[in-house]
Amino acid sequence: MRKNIVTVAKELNLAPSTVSKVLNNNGKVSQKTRDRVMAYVKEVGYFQDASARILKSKRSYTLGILFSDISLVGLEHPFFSSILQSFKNYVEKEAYEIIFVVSKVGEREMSYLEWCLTKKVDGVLLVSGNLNNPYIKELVASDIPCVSTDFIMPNLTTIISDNQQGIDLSVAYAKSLKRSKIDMIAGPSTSIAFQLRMDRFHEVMNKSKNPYFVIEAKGFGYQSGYDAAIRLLEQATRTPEYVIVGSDDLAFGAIRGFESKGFKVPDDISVIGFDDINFARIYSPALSTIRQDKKAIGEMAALKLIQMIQEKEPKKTEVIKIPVTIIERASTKIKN
Amino acid sequence: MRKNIVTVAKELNLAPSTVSKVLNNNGKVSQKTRDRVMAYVKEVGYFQDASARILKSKRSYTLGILFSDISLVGLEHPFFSSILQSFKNYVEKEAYEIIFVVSKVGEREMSYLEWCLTKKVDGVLLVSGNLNNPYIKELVASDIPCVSTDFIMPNLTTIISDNQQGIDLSVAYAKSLKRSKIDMIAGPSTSIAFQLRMDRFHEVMNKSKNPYFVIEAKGFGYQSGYDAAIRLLEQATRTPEYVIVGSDDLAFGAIRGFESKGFKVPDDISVIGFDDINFARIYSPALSTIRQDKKAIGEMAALKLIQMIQEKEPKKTEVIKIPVTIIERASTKIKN
DNA sequence: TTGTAGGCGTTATCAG
DNA sequence: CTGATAACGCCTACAA
Repeated sequence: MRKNIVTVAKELNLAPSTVSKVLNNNGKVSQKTRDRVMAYVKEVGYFQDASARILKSKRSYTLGILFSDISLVGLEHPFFSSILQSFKNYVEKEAYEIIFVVSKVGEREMSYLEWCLTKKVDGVLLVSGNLNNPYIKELVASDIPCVSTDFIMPNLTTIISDNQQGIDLSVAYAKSLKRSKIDMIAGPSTSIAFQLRMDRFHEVMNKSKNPYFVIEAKGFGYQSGYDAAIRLLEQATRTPEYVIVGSDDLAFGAIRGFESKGFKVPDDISVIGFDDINFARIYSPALSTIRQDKKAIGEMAALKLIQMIQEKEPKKTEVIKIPVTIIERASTKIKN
Repeated sequence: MRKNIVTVAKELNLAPSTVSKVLNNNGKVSQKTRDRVMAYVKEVGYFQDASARILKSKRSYTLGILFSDISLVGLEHPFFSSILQSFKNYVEKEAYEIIFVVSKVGEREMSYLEWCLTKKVDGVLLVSGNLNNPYIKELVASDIPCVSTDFIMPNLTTIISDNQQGIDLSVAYAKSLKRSKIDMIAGPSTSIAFQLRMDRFHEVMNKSKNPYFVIEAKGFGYQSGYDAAIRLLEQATRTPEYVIVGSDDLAFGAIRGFESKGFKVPDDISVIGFDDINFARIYSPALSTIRQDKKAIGEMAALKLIQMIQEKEPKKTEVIKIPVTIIERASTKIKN
């Protein structure tokens, strides 16, 4: 039979409350008693029961992770899994645990908010999702602290790469290479990050008089990039010299798409991606790209979320931009 | 103020226990009462408190996921994250949730077992880990149902690809290509899967009189594969025609290693990997490989674990092998 | 500084 | 089939 706090207290000739205070490091307890309790607890291997503590204290020290079902990417996407990994590392240092938020318990559907209340999660990280999902809106509107690494909404704190800076870097780099026929293959604008990148590209390009073209890929993967490259070649009234692609995944396909039409990358067309996933440096040609600092994003999200929980800060609309860096590899370099 | 079961019962002129029975679908309750309760609960938006339920019922309907810290790969490895994703999908259909097992709560270290008892997790999936970790041994030896997708231990149910079959397929394929100088670049034998693949290779190759060579890579990534390829060329007394590599990650590097010494893949040397991660088909040359059925592994692990929990089956040593398939791509094909 | 007592929301047992 | 009641293990006032 597992010992509980009452038994332990009895065996030490103390009151349960005293033991509780020692265990939770609050209230006034003499050092001597404290030591005695700690030693005994270790000796007999007593440990607290999480559910009883949660029930009584009304908080769980658990953070929910939410991947909304609608976007089909989840754990398997290296970008999100990296963010999650660094988030996890950070919060565990702060004695929080993480659990996945679900919207179905067996047969029974429930809203995200309902689930979070059921579990008393202290806060939620919205990793990826569809901002039109009413359950997400409801959750963000609730009292539960939320942080997102994917989308921007009123009353939500968002940690996101500085996408504008990324596009600026890409364009500036084109100029340094003396390539002025610059086009873009954008990712589907259902994702806010893709949208931001495309918007900035328009903004920057409109400042010069050069014509430019933008093609929106129809999906997220290799094939979508491949197809978009071919569409770009068809639609642009002159051959591009430098193509900015909304993500590395798309860029891999785009390169092959250009090649399939007889263009050499980078000799004829330089291609630069966005993300710097692991494979970018292994690809042939190695892919130049804008590196997102996934570790920083995950850590900042953790820090912010914990802060909101502990300081009981009211929710506010906030967008924290994490700087990106340009990584120059073979896919843009012009041989002299 | 949130409603609890007592309030709800009172408002319906029922006893809390009756409401509880309805909610949990057990015990005898008339259909009429059941309907009345369900309707009312939906109407007023009542939902259970998980912690109270766990406290009382002594189980949490939560499954722990354990990545042992020692192997540094975690969520970020596409192989493990795929397994986890399919495991998650499956268990959620069965109304289980998943949570990550940790060994540190803030400052306080605790054993995995202790943590699991604290949280009352119903079972644990050991995704990857070091089988020498004493905490893992302790957990596997405990009463908590465990399933692993990575290592084999006494009293543990393991779901793992049929690594032997994979090697057999690779070797047979070499023969069909009329390539008989077959070598292997094995992954570090700290991982059981790599060990199994290497052992089988020795076994198969020893049956023929042909000399063969095996090099063990020093790590898991591209660079380790690259280095191993070069070491292989140095140590083998004849140039290989067909090289089986322990993982796709290593194979990517190995191909470039061979190329760096002037060999063409596949014309001079065919290379075949193991895993079929997403990137394999995008690589140049597209990588032939042995596909592990990650979805099947995750689902089988889920099925087995839930079965052990629900049937209260005693633990036993069991290894369930999931068939693999060979995927032929450009890295092995010989032009005629 | 320590002890007492009540209650958190649920479920299980047993009686009606 | 339904109801009363006693736990589950812990925390938090407040009293001593």
